[in-house]
Amino acid sequence: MKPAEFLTDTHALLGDRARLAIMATLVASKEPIDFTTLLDSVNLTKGNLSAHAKKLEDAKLIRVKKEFVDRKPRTTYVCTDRGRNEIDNYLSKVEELLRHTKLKC
Amino acid sequence: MKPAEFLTDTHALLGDRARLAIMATLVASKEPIDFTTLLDSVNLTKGNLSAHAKKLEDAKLIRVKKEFVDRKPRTTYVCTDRGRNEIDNYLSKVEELLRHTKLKC
DNA sequence: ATAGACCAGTTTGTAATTTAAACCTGTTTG
DNA sequence: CAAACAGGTTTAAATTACAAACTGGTCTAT
Repeated sequence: MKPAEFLTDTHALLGDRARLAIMATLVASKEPIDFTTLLDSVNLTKGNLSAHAKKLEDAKLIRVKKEFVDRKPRTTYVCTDRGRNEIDNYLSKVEELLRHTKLKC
Repeated sequence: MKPAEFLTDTHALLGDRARLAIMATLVASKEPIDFTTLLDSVNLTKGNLSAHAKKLEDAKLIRVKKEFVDRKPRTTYVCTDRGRNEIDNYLSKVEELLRHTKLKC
Protein backbone atom coordinates (compact mmCIF):
# COMPACT_ATOMS: atom_id res chain seq x y z
CA MET A 1 0.00 0.00 0.00
CA LYS A 2 1.26 3.43 -0.87
CA PRO A 3 1.26 5.82 2.06
CA ALA A 4 -0.85 8.21 0.04
CA GLU A 5 -3.59 5.61 -0.14
CA PHE A 6 -3.70 5.49 3.58
CA LEU A 7 -4.86 9.08 3.56
CA THR A 8 -7.50 8.60 0.94
CA ASP A 9 -8.78 5.24 2.20
CA THR A 10 -9.30 5.96 5.87
CA HIS A 11 -11.86 8.07 7.64
CA ALA A 12 -10.40 11.43 8.62
CA LEU A 13 -12.26 11.59 11.92
CA LEU A 14 -10.50 8.47 13.09
CA GLY A 15 -7.16 10.17 12.77
CA ASP A 16 -7.67 11.75 16.16
CA ARG A 17 -6.39 9.48 18.91
CA ALA A 18 -9.10 10.43 21.35
CA ARG A 19 -11.79 9.51 18.86
CA LEU A 20 -9.97 6.32 18.01
CA ALA A 21 -10.04 5.44 21.68
CA ILE A 22 -13.74 6.21 21.87
CA MET A 23 -14.46 4.07 18.85
CA ALA A 24 -12.30 1.25 20.13
CA THR A 25 -14.28 1.19 23.32
CA LEU A 26 -17.59 1.18 21.55
CA VAL A 27 -16.63 -1.37 18.94
CA ALA A 28 -15.52 -3.71 21.67
CA SER A 29 -18.95 -3.75 23.25
CA LYS A 30 -22.23 -5.04 21.93
CA GLU A 31 -24.01 -3.20 24.70
CA PRO A 32 -24.48 0.54 24.63
CA ILE A 33 -22.05 2.38 26.86
CA ASP A 34 -23.06 5.38 28.88
CA PHE A 35 -21.29 8.70 29.08
CA THR A 36 -19.75 8.21 32.48
CA THR A 37 -18.41 4.75 31.70
CA LEU A 38 -17.00 5.96 28.44
CA LEU A 39 -15.48 8.90 30.22
CA ASP A 40 -13.69 6.57 32.55
CA SER A 41 -12.60 4.34 29.73
CA VAL A 42 -11.00 6.97 27.56
CA ASN A 43 -10.02 9.42 30.24
CA LEU A 44 -10.96 12.69 28.59
CA THR A 45 -12.63 15.68 30.17
CA LYS A 46 -16.40 15.72 29.95
CA GLY A 47 -16.36 18.60 27.52
CA ASN A 48 -14.01 16.86 25.18
CA LEU A 49 -15.84 13.59 25.25
CA SER A 50 -19.07 15.42 24.53
CA ALA A 51 -17.54 17.27 21.60
CA HIS A 52 -15.80 14.29 20.08
CA ALA A 53 -18.87 12.14 20.46
CA LYS A 54 -20.91 14.74 18.64
CA LYS A 55 -18.54 14.63 15.70
CA LEU A 56 -18.68 10.88 15.57
CA GLU A 57 -22.43 11.06 15.75
CA ASP A 58 -22.64 13.62 12.96
CA ALA A 59 -20.55 11.30 10.84
CA LYS A 60 -22.88 8.46 11.78
CA LEU A 61 -20.05 6.37 13.14
CA ILE A 62 -21.88 6.10 16.42
CA ARG A 63 -25.47 6.43 17.53
CA VAL A 64 -26.58 8.25 20.63
CA LYS A 65 -29.55 7.62 22.85
CA LYS A 66 -30.73 10.03 25.49
CA GLU A 67 -33.18 8.97 28.13
CA PHE A 68 -34.04 9.40 31.77
CA VAL A 69 -33.23 6.62 34.18
CA ASP A 70 -34.03 6.97 37.84
CA ARG A 71 -35.13 10.50 37.08
CA LYS A 72 -31.65 11.33 35.84
CA PRO A 73 -30.50 11.94 32.27
CA ARG A 74 -28.50 9.19 30.69
CA THR A 75 -26.74 9.29 27.38
CA THR A 76 -25.60 6.05 25.86
CA TYR A 77 -23.54 5.38 22.81
CA VAL A 78 -23.34 2.51 20.38
CA CYS A 79 -21.22 1.93 17.36
CA THR A 80 -23.09 1.86 14.06
CA ASP A 81 -22.38 -0.68 11.37
CA ARG A 82 -20.69 2.02 9.45
CA GLY A 83 -18.60 2.86 12.49
CA ARG A 84 -17.58 -0.74 12.80
CA ASN A 85 -16.54 -0.85 9.19
CA GLU A 86 -14.61 2.36 9.38
CA ILE A 87 -12.74 1.47 12.52
CA ASP A 88 -11.99 -1.97 11.20
CA ASN A 89 -10.73 -0.50 8.02
CA TYR A 90 -8.73 2.16 9.80
CA LEU A 91 -6.95 -0.21 12.09
CA SER A 92 -6.13 -2.71 9.43
CA LYS A 93 -4.87 -0.02 7.09
CA VAL A 94 -2.61 1.37 9.78
CA GLU A 95 -1.34 -2.06 10.48
CA GLU A 96 -0.76 -2.73 6.84
CA LEU A 97 0.98 0.57 6.39
CA LEU A 98 3.33 0.16 9.28
CA ARG A 99 3.92 -3.56 9.21
CA HIS A 100 4.65 -3.38 5.54
CA THR A 101 7.25 -0.74 6.14
CA LYS A 102 8.82 -2.51 9.06
CA LEU A 103 9.54 -5.54 6.97
CA LYS A 104 11.70 -3.49 4.72
CA CYS A 105 14.17 -2.35 7.32
CA MET B 1 -5.34 -2.52 27.16
CA LYS B 2 -7.72 0.21 28.08
CA PRO B 3 -8.32 2.55 25.17
CA ALA B 4 -7.17 5.38 27.39
CA GLU B 5 -3.71 3.89 27.37
CA PHE B 6 -3.58 4.26 23.66
CA LEU B 7 -3.73 7.99 24.22
CA THR B 8 -1.10 8.09 26.88
CA ASP B 9 1.25 5.52 25.41
CA THR B 10 1.57 6.67 21.83
CA HIS B 11 3.27 9.72 20.47
CA ALA B 12 0.74 12.47 19.89
CA LEU B 13 2.32 13.61 16.65
CA LEU B 14 1.74 10.21 15.12
CA GLY B 15 -1.97 10.57 15.57
CA ASP B 16 -2.15 12.67 12.42
CA ARG B 17 -2.70 10.57 9.33
CA ALA B 18 -0.48 12.67 7.12
CA ARG B 19 2.42 12.41 9.54
CA LEU B 20 1.87 8.72 9.91
CA ALA B 21 2.13 8.40 6.15
CA ILE B 22 5.32 10.44 6.16
CA MET B 23 6.82 8.33 8.89
CA ALA B 24 5.79 5.12 7.18
CA THR B 25 7.61 6.20 4.07
CA LEU B 26 10.74 7.14 5.95
CA VAL B 27 10.79 4.10 8.18
CA ALA B 28 10.64 1.92 5.12
CA SER B 29 13.81 3.31 3.70
CA LYS B 30 17.34 3.16 4.98
CA GLU B 31 18.26 5.80 2.45
CA PRO B 32 17.33 9.42 3.00
CA ILE B 33 14.34 10.50 0.95
CA ASP B 34 14.16 13.90 -0.66
CA PHE B 35 11.33 16.37 -0.48
CA THR B 36 9.97 15.77 -3.94
CA THR B 37 9.98 12.02 -3.64
CA LEU B 38 8.29 12.22 -0.30
CA LEU B 39 5.79 14.64 -1.73
CA ASP B 40 4.89 12.16 -4.39
CA SER B 41 4.73 9.33 -1.92
CA VAL B 42 2.32 10.93 0.50
CA ASN B 43 0.51 13.23 -1.86
CA LEU B 44 0.25 16.34 0.25
CA THR B 45 0.71 19.91 -0.84
CA LYS B 46 4.23 21.25 -0.54
CA GLY B 47 3.29 23.56 2.28
CA ASN B 48 1.74 20.80 4.29
CA LEU B 49 4.62 18.46 3.81
CA SER B 50 6.99 21.20 4.86
CA ALA B 51 4.99 22.02 7.97
CA HIS B 52 4.44 18.43 9.04
CA ALA B 53 8.07 17.57 8.46
CA LYS B 54 9.09 20.45 10.64
CA LYS B 55 7.02 19.14 13.49
CA LEU B 56 8.44 15.69 13.15
CA GLU B 57 11.87 17.22 13.07
CA ASP B 58 11.23 19.32 16.17
CA ALA B 59 10.14 16.16 17.92
CA LYS B 60 13.29 14.46 16.68
CA LEU B 61 11.36 11.71 15.02
CA ILE B 62 13.07 12.52 11.76
CA ARG B 63 16.28 14.26 10.79
CA VAL B 64 16.58 16.74 7.97
CA LYS B 65 19.55 17.50 5.78
CA LYS B 66 19.72 20.48 3.50
CA GLU B 67 22.35 20.71 0.80
CA PHE B 68 22.91 21.85 -2.73
CA VAL B 69 23.11 19.30 -5.48
CA ASP B 70 23.65 20.34 -9.07
CA ARG B 71 23.43 23.91 -7.86
CA LYS B 72 19.90 23.27 -6.60
CA PRO B 73 18.70 23.03 -3.04
CA ARG B 74 17.84 19.58 -1.85
CA THR B 75 16.23 18.63 1.42
CA THR B 76 16.36 15.03 2.51
CA TYR B 77 14.74 13.27 5.39
CA VAL B 78 15.61 10.23 7.42
CA CYS B 79 13.91 8.54 10.30
CA THR B 80 15.78 8.74 13.60
CA ASP B 81 16.12 5.86 16.00
CA ARG B 82 13.62 7.54 18.18
CA GLY B 83 11.26 7.83 15.26
CA ARG B 84 11.65 4.16 14.58
CA ASN B 85 10.91 3.33 18.18
CA GLU B 86 7.86 5.51 18.28
CA ILE B 87 6.50 4.03 15.09
CA ASP B 88 7.24 0.59 16.38
CA ASN B 89 5.40 1.31 19.54
CA TYR B 90 2.54 2.92 17.69
CA LEU B 91 2.16 -0.13 15.52
CA SER B 92 2.08 -2.55 18.39
CA LYS B 93 -0.47 -0.47 20.22
CA VAL B 94 -2.65 -0.35 17.14
CA GLU B 95 -2.30 -4.08 16.74
CA GLU B 96 -3.33 -4.58 20.29
CA LEU B 97 -6.30 -2.34 19.81
CA LEU B 98 -7.20 -4.14 16.63
CA ARG B 99 -7.00 -7.56 18.22
CA HIS B 100 -9.00 -6.38 21.13
CA THR B 101 -11.80 -4.96 19.04
CA LYS B 102 -11.93 -7.82 16.59
CA LEU B 103 -12.16 -10.53 19.18
CA LYS B 104 -15.18 -9.15 20.87
CA CYS B 105 -17.47 -8.60 17.95
C1' DA C 1 -39.16 24.49 51.82
C1' DT C 2 -34.93 25.90 50.96
C1' DA C 3 -29.98 26.11 50.55
C1' DG C 4 -26.19 23.65 49.03
C1' DA C 5 -23.86 19.90 46.99
C1' DC C 6 -23.83 16.85 43.26
C1' DC C 7 -24.69 14.61 38.70
C1' DA C 8 -24.80 14.49 33.65
C1' DG C 9 -23.71 16.66 30.10
C1' DT C 10 -23.32 21.04 26.83
C1' DT C 11 -21.67 25.46 25.46
C1' DT C 12 -18.19 28.77 25.00
C1' DG C 13 -13.93 31.30 24.38
C1' DT C 14 -9.23 30.76 23.64
C1' DA C 15 -5.26 28.49 22.07
C1' DA C 16 -3.16 25.35 19.03
C1' DT C 17 -3.22 23.08 14.53
C1' DT C 18 -4.01 22.39 9.76
C1' DT C 19 -4.32 23.87 5.29
C1' DA C 20 -3.70 25.87 0.78
C1' DA C 21 -2.22 29.84 -1.35
C1' DA C 22 1.19 33.22 -1.92
C1' DC C 23 5.78 34.02 -1.75
C1' DC C 24 10.91 33.58 -2.13
C1' DT C 25 15.48 32.29 -4.10
C1' DG C 26 17.83 30.71 -7.41
C1' DT C 27 18.07 28.05 -12.09
C1' DT C 28 17.09 26.68 -16.62
C1' DT C 29 15.00 27.56 -21.16
C1' DG C 30 13.47 30.09 -25.21
C1' DC D 1 16.98 39.01 -20.96
C1' DA D 2 12.34 37.50 -19.72
C1' DA D 3 9.55 33.87 -18.64
C1' DA D 4 8.91 29.51 -16.70
C1' DC D 5 10.39 26.17 -13.39
C1' DA D 6 12.37 23.83 -9.14
C1' DG D 7 12.44 23.45 -4.39
C1' DG D 8 10.82 24.78 -0.61
C1' DT D 9 9.07 28.31 3.26
C1' DT D 10 6.00 31.64 5.13
C1' DT D 11 1.44 33.40 5.83
C1' DA D 12 -3.10 34.09 6.95
C1' DA D 13 -7.51 32.10 7.24
C1' DA D 14 -10.19 28.28 8.78
C1' DT D 15 -10.70 24.38 11.52
C1' DT D 16 -10.17 21.83 15.69
C1' DA D 17 -9.16 20.79 20.46
C1' DC D 18 -9.26 21.89 25.04
C1' DA D 19 -10.67 23.11 29.73
C1' DA D 20 -13.46 26.18 32.19
C1' DA D 21 -17.83 27.82 32.89
C1' DC D 22 -22.48 26.94 32.53
C1' DT D 23 -27.24 24.56 32.31
C1' DG D 24 -30.84 21.78 34.05
C1' DG D 25 -32.14 18.92 37.14
C1' DT D 26 -31.76 15.76 41.54
C1' DC D 27 -30.60 14.62 46.19
C1' DT D 28 -29.55 15.72 51.08
C1' DA D 29 -29.68 18.05 55.29
C1' DT D 30 -31.77 21.63 57.88
